[in-house]
Amino acid sequence: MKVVTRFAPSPTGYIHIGNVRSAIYPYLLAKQNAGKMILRIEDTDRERYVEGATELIEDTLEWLGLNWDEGPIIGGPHAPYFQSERKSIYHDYARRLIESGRAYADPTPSEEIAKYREKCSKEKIPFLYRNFRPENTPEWEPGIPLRFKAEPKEYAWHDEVMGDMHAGPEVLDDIILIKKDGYPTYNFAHIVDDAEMGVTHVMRGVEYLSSTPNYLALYEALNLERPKLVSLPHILAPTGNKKLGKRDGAKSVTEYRDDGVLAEAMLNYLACLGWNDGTEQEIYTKDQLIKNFSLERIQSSGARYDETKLLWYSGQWIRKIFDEQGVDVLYERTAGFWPEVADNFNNDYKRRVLSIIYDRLKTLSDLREMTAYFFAAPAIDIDMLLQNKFLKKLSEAELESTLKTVISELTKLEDWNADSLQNTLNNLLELTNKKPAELFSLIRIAVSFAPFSPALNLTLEVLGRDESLARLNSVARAI
RNA sequence: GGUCUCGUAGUAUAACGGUUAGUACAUCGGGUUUUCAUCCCGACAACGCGAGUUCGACUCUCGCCGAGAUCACCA
Repeated sequence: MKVVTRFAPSPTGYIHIGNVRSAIYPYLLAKQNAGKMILRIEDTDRERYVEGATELIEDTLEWLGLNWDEGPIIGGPHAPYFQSERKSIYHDYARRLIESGRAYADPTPSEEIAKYREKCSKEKIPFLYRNFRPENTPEWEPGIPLRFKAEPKEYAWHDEVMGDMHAGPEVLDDIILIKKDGYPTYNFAHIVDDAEMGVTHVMRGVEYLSSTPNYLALYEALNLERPKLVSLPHILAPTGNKKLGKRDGAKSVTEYRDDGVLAEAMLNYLACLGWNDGTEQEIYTKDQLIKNFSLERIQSSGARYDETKLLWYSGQWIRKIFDEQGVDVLYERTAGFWPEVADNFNNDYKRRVLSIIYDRLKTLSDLREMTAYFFAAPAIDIDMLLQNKFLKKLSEAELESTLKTVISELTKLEDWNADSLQNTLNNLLELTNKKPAELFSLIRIAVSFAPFSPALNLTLEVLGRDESLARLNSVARAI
């Protein structure tokens, strides 16, 4: 089966969590069937147009690895891919409709239309413009909007997600095709473009479900083949029951990139929000998603956005990359996420820090907070030592003498590596007659003054002999 | 108001006529010689309500309730 899908955003801002799915699913479906995904920019509303939004959209898709096969930048056989540059195509189709008597120029001033609408709402009857259709209509010319001439009838269709649908004639109306500024409306433009570009699957949010009968009427009037229709349920905001939008503070997708969430995790989470393949698998690579994706298994109800789960995916992916591809690959991804003090250290050292801290990361930017003490001696905070839940029952003198024993034993250590450090640490347990929680907390805090850190022997190994002893000594003096 | 859609634990979901209603996140406990995490083990927790069909219904039908979408010269 030939599959051509499209992602057709309007350049009015960034792509956020609530609307990326309508790019992800078309991509997965296209790739699964060796088809194409087209990126089309729907910029017919000049008032809402935002400078730079197109770049933002492209940037987001590129980050997620949703590479389009036709569209801006790369072009394609159906160029241009900006609706604002395809005006003449819409006008050609419009003329076809006028010739067949299915469209008319409507000179009615908008104040007049507002009156009709008000009248209906007062009488509590549905407002349908076709009931107010002007009797004599002028020739269509620039400056006059063009309306579709609806023929009230029933429509039945199949939605790949929602199932069999039908609607009565009461939803069919004389929708605007071309606005008075000469640009087409979405309602008209997307139909023309989808047909021109050979789109086989129209995937979009459920909000278009109610207008579908009007689209079906247009396909019919234009004698175009109906594409398969796929309504994607909304992603709901964390609270309330509304769809997630910018007003709810929906973050842009790329903001998560800047926060150190891996693209793989983002794609994985979003694809699985409202879709599953029926198995209990949670972690999917892009290729696995492509392989297992199916329209029938897209959920028909809305799905709530849960950032905590996204972050869980992020942590899982960091570990997955480390385990399967090694530190080097993970390390390359960490550029820009280290604390500033790390700038003076070489890659090898940072790689070693990464390899002992990676399983604690939820996002790459956690590196900033979690690794600072590997690059600069932390400020000594005696209270942190004294208040520690394991250490507070020990006297200061006790802490000091314990620390001195630790220092003298570690100084004797010849091979400063993880194994020998662990041996020494074990011996110290007996020598000092302290519980592991006491002894290890003391050393750990003295060396890091951080709320948590990797295993003690590993931390000391990476820190190195000189640095470790220097830190322990200065703490011993400070007590 | 008209039309349409949706309704399994807090969240995302599985099961689709017969199961102790499964899994994951979150939460709470426990284990892996310190911490935080990872990993492992365990606990808590759900079929919106009411009829009907059936030997039997989360699964089918109807009604109700609840939630949402749409009714723009926005997409």
